[in-house]
Formats: sequence, C-alpha cells, structure tokens
Amino acid sequence: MTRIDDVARYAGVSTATVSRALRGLPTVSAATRARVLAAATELGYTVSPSASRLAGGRTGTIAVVVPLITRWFFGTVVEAAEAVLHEAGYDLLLYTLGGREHIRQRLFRTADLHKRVDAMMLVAMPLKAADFVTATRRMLPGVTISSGTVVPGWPGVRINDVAAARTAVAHLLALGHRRIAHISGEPNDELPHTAHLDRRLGYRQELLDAGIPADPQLDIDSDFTVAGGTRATEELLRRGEPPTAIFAACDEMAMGAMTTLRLAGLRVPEDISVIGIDDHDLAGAVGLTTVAQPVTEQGRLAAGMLLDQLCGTFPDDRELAPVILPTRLVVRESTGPPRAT
Amino acid sequence: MTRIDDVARYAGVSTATVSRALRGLPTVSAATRARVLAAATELGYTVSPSASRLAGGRTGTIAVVVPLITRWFFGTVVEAAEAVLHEAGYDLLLYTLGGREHIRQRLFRTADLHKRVDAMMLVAMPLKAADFVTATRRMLPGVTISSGTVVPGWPGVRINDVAAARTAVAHLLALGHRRIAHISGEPNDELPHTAHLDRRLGYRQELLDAGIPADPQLDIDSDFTVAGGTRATEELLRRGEPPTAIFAACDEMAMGAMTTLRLAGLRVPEDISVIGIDDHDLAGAVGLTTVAQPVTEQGRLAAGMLLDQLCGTFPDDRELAPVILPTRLVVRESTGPPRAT
DNA sequence: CTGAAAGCGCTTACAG
DNA sequence: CTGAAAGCGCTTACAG
Repeated sequence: MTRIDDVARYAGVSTATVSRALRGLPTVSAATRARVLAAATELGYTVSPSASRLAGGRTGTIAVVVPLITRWFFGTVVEAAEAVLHEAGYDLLLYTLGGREHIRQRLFRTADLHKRVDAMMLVAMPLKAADFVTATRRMLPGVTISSGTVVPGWPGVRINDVAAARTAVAHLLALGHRRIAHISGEPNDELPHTAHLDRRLGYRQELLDAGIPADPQLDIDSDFTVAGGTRATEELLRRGEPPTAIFAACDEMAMGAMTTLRLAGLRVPEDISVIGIDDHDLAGAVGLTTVAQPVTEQGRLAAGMLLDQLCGTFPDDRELAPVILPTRLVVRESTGPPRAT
Repeated sequence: MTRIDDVARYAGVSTATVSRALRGLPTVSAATRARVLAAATELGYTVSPSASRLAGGRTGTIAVVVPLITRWFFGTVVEAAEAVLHEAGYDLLLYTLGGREHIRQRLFRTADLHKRVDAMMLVAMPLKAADFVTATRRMLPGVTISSGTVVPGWPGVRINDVAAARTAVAHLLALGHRRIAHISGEPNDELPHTAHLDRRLGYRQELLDAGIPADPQLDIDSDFTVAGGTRATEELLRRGEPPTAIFAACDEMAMGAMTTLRLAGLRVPEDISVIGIDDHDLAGAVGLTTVAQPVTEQGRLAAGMLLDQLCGTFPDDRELAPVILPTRLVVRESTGPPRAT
C-alpha cells in the first residue's frame, strides 16, 4: 500500500506538502502541487481515511438517522441527501432506528456518534427521542427534517403540516363534502412521528372554520402505513353511516383506504372520495388525489445545510428558523363531489 | 474526552490491558477485566474509532452498495441487513449508485473502499459493473444479492428467477390462459439489473413447454418501475388484440399495468389477469397475485454470511455456490380464468 | 511557500 | 496474564 511518504519521496517534497497539495490547501505553489498530484497518480496513492481522521479530527462522514428506510418518505429523503453528500465527498452512515421499542437500544450504539461522524441528519424523530440528540449533540452539527423534530441550535427543513391538512380538507369542502373522515397516526404508533398531530389539527381547524362540528366517530387513530389505512377504514365502515370523503394523513394510508373501500364494494370517488398527503410514487398509478410535498427537495436542502455548517459558511442565527417548503394540491381521480342525496 | 490511558491509570493497569479487556480478549483475568470495565464505565470512556482503525486495521464498518434505495426490493434488503449488522456492532456505509450513467463516477469514489470498510454487500449489480468490484475487491470480503451479480470468491444469496417466472406463467396456464404477455426490463434499463433476463427466459421456457409459440407482440421491454409497467401496458394495448393475461417481471410493473388497464376500462381479472414477482408491501393492498420472494430473509442471510467471513467462521469453499431461497405463489384477486370466448 | 517534528489514540508483537 | 514500546499513516502548529 502506497503511503504519503512514498509520494513525498517521489515528488521530492515533505509529507506535509503532499498533505496540503492533495487537499487543495492554498498554501502550495502551483508547480509543487502539480508535481505532487503527478506523483500521487503515478503511484496510485489514496489517503488512508483512518490516519487522516485520527490526525485531522474530521471523519468525512455524516450520519443519517431515520425510523425506517422502507417507507417512501424516508427512502426518498435518504436517496436525495446521499447524492448531495457523496457529491461533496462525504460518506453516509445509515441508522434506521426501527420502531419505538428498538430506539433505546439503538441509542446506546449511537452514544458516541460524535466520534464517528462530522455531523448528523435527523429525520422524523419525535421530541422525546431528543435524549438521543442530547447524548450525541455535544459539538456535533446537525439538521432535522420533518415537523416535530426540533433540536435547539440545529436548522430544520419541513413542510407546514397544519396547512397541508387544511388544503386537503378545503379541497373536499369545495367539492361539497360535509361528512369528512380523518384517518391518521397516533401517539402509540410504532414509529416516532409527530407530523400526524399537526395534520389532525389542520383537519379540525378547517372543519371548524367551515362551521362543521367535530365528529369523533369520523376521526380514527391508526398508523402511517398501508395496513394502517386499511385497518382505519374498516373501522370507519363498521361505525355506521360512512362519510362521503376520507382525508388520510399520508398517501400510504390513503392507498390502504382505497383498497378497503374497493373490497367493500364502494366506488372511489363516486361513493367516497379519498385524499392523502405526500404525492407518493404510486399515487399517480392509483389515481390518488393528494397534497404533494417536495421530499427530494427536503433531503437535498437539508444535506446542503449540513455541508454549509461543515464549511463554516452557514448563515447566522436568524436563519435557524426551520425552512418551510411549500405543498400543493394535486387533483387526480380519487376525489369528486358527494353523491346527490 | 477520556482516553485509554485515563482508564488505564484509573484501573491501575497498562493501556494494553485496557484495550484487551474492553474488547473481550480471553487473555485477561476476570478480576482485571472487571476492574477495567468499572473504570471505563466510571469515566464514561468509549474507544476512539479513528485510533482503533488506524492501529488495528479494522474499520467496524460495512459498505452496502445498491442501485437505489427507493425501490421496494432494495430498501427492504438494506433494512434487513442493517439490523443484523448493527446488532453485531458494525456500522453501515450506504452507497446508492443510481442509474447506469452515474455508476462510473461513483466507482471513482469507491475505488478505495477497502480502506473504509471491512467488507461489502453488493446488491443487484450487473456483471459489467464487476470492474467496480475488481477495483475494490482486493482483500475485501463480500457477498452479493440478486441473480446476475456474481463475484468470484464471494458467496451470494438470491432466488431462482427462471423458476419464479415459470411459476407465474404456470399459474396463468393452469387458469386456462394461452395469450400471455410479458412486460419486463431491458438491457438499456436505467438500472443495472439482470434479473429480468432470467425472468424472461422462464416465461419463454414455460410457454414453450406448454406448446405455445413465442409471440414477440406480447413481449415488451420497459423498466422495473410502476411507470415502466404503465408504459409497457399502454404499448401492449396499442398493438391490437390484447392478451388475456400479463406476467409482469416485478410487482411495481404489475401495479403500473393494473392502473393502465383500469384507466383503459378493462377489468382485472375479468378482462385481463395480472401477475407479478416480489410480493411487494402494496401487493396485498391492490389484490395482486404474485410470486413472493423472501427479501428480508435475503438481506439477513447475506449480512450473516458477511459476518461469518469477518469472524473467520465462514464455511469452506463448497459453500460458495449461491444460496437460493425459495419463492412461492401467492394467489390474490388479480388473476382468474380467461373470459369464455 | 515549505519542512522537521510532534502528536492524534489506539493495537500488537514481543518479552516476561 | 500483563506491560513497555513501537507503530499505524496521516495533519498541524511552529519555525523559517
């Protein structure tokens, strides 16, 4: 294995100069730099990350912490962030914390994360799991994605979940619906989200503003998965007179709802309209009307904010208010006016 | 930051002994070990990974290389592997190579992967990208997942894609179908798969055995995505008399096909049956009949084989034939007998 | 702009 | 079973 002193000898300079030249530090003459680069290429030299880390204190690595990787939102965020980070020369250490019951043990493993990475991206971790951050935050830059994930001193990227929910409900109201059900996650969800709280809030506010009293019969707790959507919808149908529309807190739930309705012999949207939030990859395929959120954009942006912090080019404190990205209604075939009664 | 010599001093032993005790090496007396562990706990000491890597040569990290993370198969494999690897104390470095056009540049970044990780898991990389492996394989243990990804000296885990395809087609034949279309990926797919070649082979063989001549009109190249499925199906419908059944090379394509059929006013399965391969999370939700493959199992198994190699407990060479996991037909609502003509 | 030298914090023969 | 000492391969003040 070629080492830095092989290159130094070959180029006729010191190892210090090789180190500087290869990292592009400005304090190297053009001629020397060229000679060093040529030598490195000639000898097929690449720096030893282990040695570089120990001596330099930088790991060139970033931790991305998500509840799961198989959920559309998380996978998309990670994929987007990964592209930006790799582009900038950083490696990505992936931690999927899993369900609520696994978090504690995983936290243990990440207790010394500050020794493994230069910064971390925390996706959709609830406030409660902030203990986790407390344990690692010590001198570690970071960024959060998703509402409910707020770490003092870290910038964040998210959408306005309340507003997104209101947009969804407003669409249904505009179509003439009055009996609008909501299926969402709950505090006991396997996954540590909190976005569902804001979305439920938006649902209630929008109905309230329309003068429609809240009906607990139409508001069901479940979880943010396809299965959660089918379960919630089955429950809804069991409760008697069905609503004319269902607002699902995410597209995966909405797709579950559509399936259940279909199996129950109800047509979407003729009998019941369905709307979600996300604009999941499959939303177009199943004709789901939804409130789209820019997920790739959130991943890219958050990664960029991380890089800015690492370069020291991060803007001043005023910028620490979370960046809120816009959402927009995408009307497809799953929503329509209620049946004339 | 507490260092190893702080612990050594506190426990009244040498740093060498602390190092051995903390790693559980057998050459430490029980009493000494207890004293060292107590000291480490007391001082809140955790080893510096950078220093440990440089001195010990082990990184405690494994690279997982996938084309994308947002596709169901890849996400599921990664999630399963991650659980096993973290459980064993390894960190996971994620590399999503992206489409074909990005691979080359990414290869550059991974050229010195053997300096960053102890082993790697290569998922669904085509033979062509084996240059990639050549560059990094040097003294690096590894494992492959998915057919078409074969690296000499590395064990592999996969399903029998030919057999899976035959199972799917046999199901359709048993229902009475004779005009069976196939929609699949192609060599120019954005993603570097090869599984589609085997699946197409199985399709043709099964038809051949049933005495049904191949009909190029019914065999369409596209790619392994929902959008690929819709595109292929639209093309199929344009070509004139539709088949009575469609065998999609993966569930995502099958779901795209179902959507297109629905929008075209064709009922599934009354007018056309659809079957896929995978048993995607959403397959149940949309009632898709499919040939299920154990994806989580493949990820877990592959991770285990990697750990075995790293522990030196990997079985002898005979075991290097790829492990083939079983697939099984899951009949749902998307397949039925062809309409009586 | 460049170099000599210390130091990053561990692990590992080697010796006992 | 334990320790003294070398060494892993870089980066970084410091000095010039």
